[in-house]
Amino acid sequence: MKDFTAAMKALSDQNRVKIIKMLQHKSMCVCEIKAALNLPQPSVSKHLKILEKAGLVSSQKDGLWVNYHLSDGSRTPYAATLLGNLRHWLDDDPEIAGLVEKISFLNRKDLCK
Amino acid sequence: MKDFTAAMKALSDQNRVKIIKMLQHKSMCVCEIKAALNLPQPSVSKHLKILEKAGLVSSQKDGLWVNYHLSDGSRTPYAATLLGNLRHWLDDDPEIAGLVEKISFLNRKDLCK
DNA sequence: GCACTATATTCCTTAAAAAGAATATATAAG
DNA sequence: CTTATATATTCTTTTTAAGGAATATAGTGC
Repeated sequence: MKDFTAAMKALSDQNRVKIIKMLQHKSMCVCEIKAALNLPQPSVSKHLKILEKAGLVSSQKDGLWVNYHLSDGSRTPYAATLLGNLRHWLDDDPEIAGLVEKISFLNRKDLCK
Repeated sequence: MKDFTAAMKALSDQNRVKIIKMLQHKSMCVCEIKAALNLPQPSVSKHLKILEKAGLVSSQKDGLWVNYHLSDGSRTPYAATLLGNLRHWLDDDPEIAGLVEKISFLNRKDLCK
């Protein structure tokens, strides 16, 4: 039950949903997400931690960067199914569509000074 | 987006999830839910309102009682899909299983004095 | 070693949700 | 019309989550 409600709570925040939708297109480091959402870096880290605990995203260190990507869903069946549903959901949401367009132009080398 | 996060938030509370799982077995009035969950009546009404706004449950007046039942999902696709998923999810959760057993013995006539 | 950068964590403040008590509405029965 | 019952609503308090600033950790390059 806790696994289920944790997944639901993780996805009840718009910024976290946006992160999931962006990660569907490419894995991103914290500073890319920060740039895309215009949020302070600590906020992004905290949102990512909540998503990670819910089994929705995973991370991989690459030197100084930490790349976040969608989880394979092996942690909980809820996360797996929700990630599946979110593949098509919200694609035509204007805010989401705008973000997806935006991140295609983002370049990590320009973001991280 | 708001529809989606509202549905998620509605299901991020354990009591509300319990209500959904009980309503899978029979439609219930407020005082039955109150008895099953051992919650004060205003809390139950408020939880039900949140579930209703999220498109997860609907209500029907029957004299003095208000019967709540699972929504048909026509309000939002998110509610419809989540209700579908929840059909099998959490069935083996001990707390849920206990509740389902409990409500089979509940009788409205004994509850509402 | 030192300086620099990306990310994480902590602490504090603010906003939002839940719990609780009291009251209001509405329907039924006498 | 009064009483009683089921549910809803309001208001207040408490808890929980989010935002923000500052700091800590951990790599990288010199």
